[in-house]
Amino acid sequence: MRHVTQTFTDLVRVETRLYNAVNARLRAERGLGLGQFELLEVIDRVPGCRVLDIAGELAITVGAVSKAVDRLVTAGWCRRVAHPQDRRSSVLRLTPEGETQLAASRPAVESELASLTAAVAPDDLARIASVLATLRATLEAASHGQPG
Amino acid sequence: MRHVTQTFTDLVRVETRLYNAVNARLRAERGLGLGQFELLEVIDRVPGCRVLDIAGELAITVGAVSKAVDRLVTAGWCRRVAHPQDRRSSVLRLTPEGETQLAASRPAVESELASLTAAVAPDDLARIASVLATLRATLEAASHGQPG
DNA sequence: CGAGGATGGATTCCTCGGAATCCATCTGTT
DNA sequence: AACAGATGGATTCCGAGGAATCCATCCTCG
Repeated sequence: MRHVTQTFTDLVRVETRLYNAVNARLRAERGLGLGQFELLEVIDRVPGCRVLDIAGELAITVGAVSKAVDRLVTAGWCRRVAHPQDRRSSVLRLTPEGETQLAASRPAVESELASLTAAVAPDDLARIASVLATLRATLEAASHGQPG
Repeated sequence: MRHVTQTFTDLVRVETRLYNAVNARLRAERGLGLGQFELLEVIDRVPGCRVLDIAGELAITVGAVSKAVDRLVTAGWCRRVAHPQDRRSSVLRLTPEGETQLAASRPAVESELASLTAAVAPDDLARIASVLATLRATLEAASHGQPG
């Protein structure tokens, strides 16, 4: 296996295991999945957030987001509000319950990740944080890896 | 968002986009998914590889592996051979077609990844490679993030 | 203003992975 | 040897995402 592929494999394994562990903790403690948590984060952060915005941000399809939002609405954490200018579109807004859930879930995510990465030296962590942020920005700017 | 969570989010986004892009390339050029490619790699590398070994390595469930192997067998890339000592178990072996497919797919994966990460400085890449390998080993040693 | 194309989103169908269950086989203990 | 528990794996059911399609609305250009 050539070297970029090997690094990629390590990246995928690390991501899978971190994702599984955080997902399990979140589901047990807070009753939501990590995927739902990520949607809540985006909706909370992006003003006037639409389905399409989430799809672009998470690099998943519009259809998948549409159904995931359905589940958030069913759970009572999110509402679809009529878009003021565009009648095709809906603006997504957290309900008070959604905001509470998000606020309560954040520390669980952070503490689980901190515990799983405790063995990594802080400055190593800082280095990969910086490189990953740059790479992420590069990929997003070029719209690479968008499904569909 | 606290800092470990932010880094994790970047990690997930990068992984998603790289995975999507490589998967699309592989599917178009070679007719298999990246998930299947990863299974072929493990079967090729691990002598006497069983379903359970793959599940542990990839941190997915035994059931998922079992079904994925079914698809590899259907595609003609892999066979289940009777385990010499344990009659509950099967040993997985690549067919000649499977070996050919694997050999032909490796350069496609490597070149796609190299192209997507071209903007990253080589020594930055080397640094995150080293940290990811260590973190991966730590998580695997502790069996963290195993589903089920 | 009207027609054609573009856009936002929902829906349908299909594939895939997880959880639970089930069955065959193996192992250890008595 | 016999039984209990552990183990390997397949199967079933369910939840979730991707691709394609469809519909409503918006925008642009003649």
